[in-house]
Amino acid sequence: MVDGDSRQATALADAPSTGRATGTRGPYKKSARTRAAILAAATEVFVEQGSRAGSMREIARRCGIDQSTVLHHFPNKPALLLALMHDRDTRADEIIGMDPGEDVDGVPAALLRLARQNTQQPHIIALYSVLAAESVTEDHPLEEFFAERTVRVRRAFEDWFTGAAEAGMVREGVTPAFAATAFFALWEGVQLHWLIDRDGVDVVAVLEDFLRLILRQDAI
Amino acid sequence: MVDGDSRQATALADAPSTGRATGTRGPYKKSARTRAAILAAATEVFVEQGSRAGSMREIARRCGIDQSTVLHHFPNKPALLLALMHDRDTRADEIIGMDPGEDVDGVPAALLRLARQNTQQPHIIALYSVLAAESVTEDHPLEEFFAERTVRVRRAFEDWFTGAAEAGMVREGVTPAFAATAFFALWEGVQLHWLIDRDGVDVVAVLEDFLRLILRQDAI
DNA sequence: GTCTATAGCCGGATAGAC
DNA sequence: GTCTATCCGGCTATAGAC
Repeated sequence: MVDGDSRQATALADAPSTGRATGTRGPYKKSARTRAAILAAATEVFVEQGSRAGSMREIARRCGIDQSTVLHHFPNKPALLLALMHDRDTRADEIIGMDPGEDVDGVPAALLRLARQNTQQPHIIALYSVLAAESVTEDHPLEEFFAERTVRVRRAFEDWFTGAAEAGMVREGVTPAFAATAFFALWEGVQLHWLIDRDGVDVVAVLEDFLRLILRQDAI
Repeated sequence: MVDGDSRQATALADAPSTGRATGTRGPYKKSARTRAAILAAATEVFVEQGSRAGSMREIARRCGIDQSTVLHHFPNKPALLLALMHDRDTRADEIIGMDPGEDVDGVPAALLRLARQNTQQPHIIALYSVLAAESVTEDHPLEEFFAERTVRVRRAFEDWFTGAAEAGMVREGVTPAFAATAFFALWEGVQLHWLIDRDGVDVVAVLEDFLRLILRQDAI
């Protein structure tokens, strides 16, 4: 695929800085490049087809390598899926990074910015939506991952809303527990509906309206 | 499987009332029974494994029949999936049935009742959650079905909220469009989170709190 | 209406050459 | 590190006997 090739080329660009002829690090760098290419192609494939229908063979095809080479870098399919999610999670945590103590006022704006960015990269939304729903089916390799992630993110939201409530930012009668659970579920629910009907839903507008509803007027 | 067998027995139980030896209706009744058994088993299988991993063979196994017999009743896999969804949709529409004109006050209570019933039959929630998310992947047989269903249900909610607003039941500043989009998305989102973490989320409580937030005090 | 048999394809994983 | 070759299994769908 076109996209896969370009990504692979990008990963290749920042690789061989030391041009030693018999450098012992050479193989490691090539390995890292191939690994990155596989992860990029895997994102594509699993977004388009889900993790059950998406195959190691198809991922290999898009990297221009053989299926057995993919299995050389990741011992099996579940391992590849987990590596992919942890890879994405690292970046997501950087963006979300909600410290309840500092910069409290900026959090709602930051969340809306993140939601806005997401709608410009639908594959990220699709990846999580498809795999999260899949993960509730039997013996799914990502069952534990999404169970842990769901409670962790919800707790992070609740921590922030608790701090916001103490700062007088939350409307009277709205509990931090409700605000966190509802905001998180609304976010993922509206993203799924947006994937199904892109013209009928405005993700950012809905989240913004909801925040206006549960926060005091001047808090957003 | 144990469950599948019991269902088949149930479907068989209420069948042969007229014991004619050469009745021309006999085959039809048997066909209807088998068809019902297939639909029941298909619900199980697709809930547990999703529509891509769930196979016609596994459905046949749970009915105690051969895979080719399933294909005798449903010409192919997409046809079975569609028949299954329309079967379920008929019942859902009966329960939801929101006529904006009559019995306006009872609608919120009815919706919460439906949500409460759903949590007692998790497989119905799982079926829609898994298949809806799957439907955004490429060439999915239910892509059209969920696209149509999503806009139809959202519109039904919006119609009701419009009537409720005219009746003075909706809090000031809350538009019917936002209320409908958010309530629908919140419902499906919180159901998914409940599937992932059953102890951490109370579906009915969240929906009830949300309705209290967007409706006037005495409207619920 | 249901079965057996089979075609034809695609999947994950392994062995071993280079 | 990457490939070819291969094993073994699962899947949908069809053909044809009963």
